Amino acid sequence: MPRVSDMKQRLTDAALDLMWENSYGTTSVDAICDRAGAKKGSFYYFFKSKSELTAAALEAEWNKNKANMDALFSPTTPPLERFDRYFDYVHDRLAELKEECGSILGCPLLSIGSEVSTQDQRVRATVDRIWDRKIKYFESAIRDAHSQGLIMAPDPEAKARALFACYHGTLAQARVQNDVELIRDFKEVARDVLGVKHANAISS
Amino acid sequence: MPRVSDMKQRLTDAALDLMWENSYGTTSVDAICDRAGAKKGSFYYFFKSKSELTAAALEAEWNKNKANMDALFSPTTPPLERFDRYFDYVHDRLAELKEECGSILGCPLLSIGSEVSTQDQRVRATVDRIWDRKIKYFESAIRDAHSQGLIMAPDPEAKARALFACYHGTLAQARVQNDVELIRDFKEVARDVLGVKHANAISS
DNA sequence: CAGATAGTTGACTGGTTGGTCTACTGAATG
DNA sequence: CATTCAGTAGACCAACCAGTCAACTATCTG
Repeated sequence: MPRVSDMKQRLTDAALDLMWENSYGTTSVDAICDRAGAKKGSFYYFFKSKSELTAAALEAEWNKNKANMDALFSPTTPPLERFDRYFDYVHDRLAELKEECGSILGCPLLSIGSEVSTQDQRVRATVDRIWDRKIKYFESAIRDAHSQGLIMAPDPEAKARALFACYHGTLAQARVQNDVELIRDFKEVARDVLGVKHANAISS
Repeated sequence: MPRVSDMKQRLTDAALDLMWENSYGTTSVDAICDRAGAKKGSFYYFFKSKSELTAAALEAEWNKNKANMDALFSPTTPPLERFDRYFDYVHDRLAELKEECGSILGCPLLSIGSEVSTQDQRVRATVDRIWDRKIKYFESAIRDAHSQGLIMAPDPEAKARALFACYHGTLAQARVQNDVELIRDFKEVARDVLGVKHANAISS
């Protein structure tokens, strides 16, 4: 079996970079090829359409991040601290990317998903599937927090989805306003959404 | 002064419809013209670019909605009820649109803004400006609720921005997942974010 | 009715798009 | 050393893109 190539990965990397920074629509196959150092023929050898490449790129991104997510949401970390670490991590990453490209880029799954959702079922379904996996991290952290009496969450799955949605809204808004501040403040918002009980409670 | 025309408005209407349902990138000037019953020449008579048209379309949409927003957030309505009414209204509207086009469309400002933000400063700034106006409704409702002792919100502006972001995340996710359910559940999430105190409190 | 103004028409351009196709190349196997 | 086959090359295509332009038309004012 002759020749091995890392071109497939170079293409998915290039595609994700470009679509994240710009958008699905403005990222042309030509531009992806240029950045990956590929020619058209190679592109359509590996992928049968731009849509399929995009789905593959999102899956590849997930696979790259999974180990990291596993670490951040390790059951050995106290449940509420997992969220803090995760939010810090994303904040720092986006701030770092801003240094490189001048913009807060938000979440690629949301940006691409929202752009494409009414027109491309394959990509839409891919985003949906990856979100489900991500939400599981939230869900089990919430369940753990609940069982430790840190929060009141009789329906961890619903709580996880709600928090996930709130977080994504914050990322999306940060992208549009090109401002990290909202993201930095989110940890406190998350506490409200989770309904974290105060040790030194003045409340209600 | 000869001839009057409603074409400018027909064009902004058509543009917003198409971009909301699909995306900025996939909405061509030709398609906008078709839907508005205009020819290319008319388009570029009123607008000097697709970008300018888009900004105008977003502003026009705001103007159409403003009276409605004023009513929903009337100071004569109890502050927390204003949110409930607003969320109900948006939910119903999106559900109604889903009947027509099969999809939950989310918020056009967010979808278009997110798609275009790194590449089109004019549209980005327009979204930003309109958001600021909308957040003011949230802000004064929060301030009123605070002064009535219904919630604890020492920084109403920050609270308003946070709630606004959470809400938009929910709308965006509803679009990608094509599912109204998240939106329906948001009223309760909003209560958490706002930190609504329970009359019959078990809490803390 | 004359002229000015506000709006309309649609052919045209030059560049870009996603995608196809045929010819080629280079490394491993027998 | 020849065959095989994963991968590469890049010319090519029709459709489409945003935007231009010069000619045209309808309506109001004097």
